[in-house]
Amino acid sequence: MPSQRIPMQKRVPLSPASPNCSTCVLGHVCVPIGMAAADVRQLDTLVQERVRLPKGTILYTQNDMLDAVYSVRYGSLKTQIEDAAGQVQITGFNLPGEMIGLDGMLEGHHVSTAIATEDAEVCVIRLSQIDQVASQLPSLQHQMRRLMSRELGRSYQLLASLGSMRSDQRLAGFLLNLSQRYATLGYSSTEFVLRMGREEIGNYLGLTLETTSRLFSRFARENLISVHQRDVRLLDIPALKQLVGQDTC
Amino acid sequence: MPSQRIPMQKRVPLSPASPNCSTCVLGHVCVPIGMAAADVRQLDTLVQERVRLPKGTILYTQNDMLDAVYSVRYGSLKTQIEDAAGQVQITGFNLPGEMIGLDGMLEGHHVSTAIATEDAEVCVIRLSQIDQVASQLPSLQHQMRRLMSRELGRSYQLLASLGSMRSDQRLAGFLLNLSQRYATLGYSSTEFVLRMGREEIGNYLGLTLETTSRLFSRFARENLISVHQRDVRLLDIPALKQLVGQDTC
DNA sequence: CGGGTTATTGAAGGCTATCAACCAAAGTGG
DNA sequence: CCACTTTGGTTGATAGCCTTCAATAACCCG
Repeated sequence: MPSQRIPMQKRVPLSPASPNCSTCVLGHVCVPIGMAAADVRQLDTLVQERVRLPKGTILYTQNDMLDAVYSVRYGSLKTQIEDAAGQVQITGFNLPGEMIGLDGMLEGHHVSTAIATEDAEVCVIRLSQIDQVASQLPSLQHQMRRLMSRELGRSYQLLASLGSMRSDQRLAGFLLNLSQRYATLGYSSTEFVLRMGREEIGNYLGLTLETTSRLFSRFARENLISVHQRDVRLLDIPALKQLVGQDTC
Repeated sequence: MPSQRIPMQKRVPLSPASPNCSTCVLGHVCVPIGMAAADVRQLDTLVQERVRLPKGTILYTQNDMLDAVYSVRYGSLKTQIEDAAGQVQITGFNLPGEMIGLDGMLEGHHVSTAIATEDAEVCVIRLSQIDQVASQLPSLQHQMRRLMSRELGRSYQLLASLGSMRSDQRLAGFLLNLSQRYATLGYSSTEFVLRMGREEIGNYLGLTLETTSRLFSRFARENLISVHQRDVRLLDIPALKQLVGQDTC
């Protein structure tokens, strides 16, 4: 499959009269994270547009000229890059409250592609609007740097995973990471449905879909998890953590 | 080797009366890249301190509370992260003109460690100074975002390499990448000395030092390169590019 | 020159990919 | 309502890449 099917880019702007940052339920995990309440109120003009994305829709593609970043409001997306040979590498899965498109800050083009893995909606944060709000709220510039810095750290973690871990350690780390993110969102940290298929997980972790499937089966056989299709329950988190942590030497 | 030898952190601040950004020979590749000449002059107060790092010295470590970023003035450094098990993953090698420490923008702590791989000197760019200069030069905020965005893209590229390429493709890509960066600096793009050892290259590419060494030998046998220890000459760049580009299926 | 670090090369084994078959669930159309 | 198709997941057998263990060689710096 050299270049997969290209879903139509269907962007549906919403009316601006919707909940804003200071009243958003995701306030504690999204852009305002860690900011003073008084400052958060000034963020209310930051998002002037939202986009609803049916499953499979592209938010932006490599080389797109969009000068904005996005935060997930509901649903989930994946970001991936595609090299000249058509080889795809998924670089991240994004849950509500998480930022997307930070690699597009080159004010010109993105280096990755973002696709909805299920029906989703994102807040559009225009770069020009960031500057405008920041002129009255200087700490917003710090905040943006923090968010980018966090994303950079996240990608370094993934690098470490791909570079020096065995397949089972990578999957265990992936599951634990999801668990923690769901907990942050207020969902169960031990029981959740995967938003992505085996092939996507495998690609993300640098494995094939067969290896991924086998690992799910093995983890279940060893009573670390129970799994039916995309429904996952973590049964022995300490054991999973030990698996990730133990030295590969 | 659970936790490698820890070199003493020896930082030697220099007198501030040194060449500044507008007169620096690295102006075309460093912070000012792409900025208008008039704006670059305003950057001259950005760097108020430089640090000289003897080979093996640590610039900053994971969890360091330094609130600054750095640009390489001469020499080279590597950045790496270390997980709980002591497993090290090198996330990048940095040549003159390149930025380091962008992951420390969390204004608190870095998530990586930076070590000089040879005698080096870096410019210290304090976050507070960025804001101060930016108050009169708003485009500096854009510039910082651009630089972070670029680093993010770089790490995505590396992810794709680790996730979906064979060992020989990774090394070929690494050599081509170095070639291009040396060219940018005005050095030969076909003949250079590696600033790092086989083990470090292997770690960076998710391989062992033996595999790395074997690949160097194989590339030389196939007349793609010639290599003596750390002296490398690229003999057949088109073939190397084809190797990287060709589909793994 | 000599000790220690770094690089090279060989042989064996393990982990993961590849190829392939099978199964289950969800549409699709007669 | 039921064959048929499609999509996604599971499982098995085999091959091959890369690691691991091990020995040797080259280099560097005192």
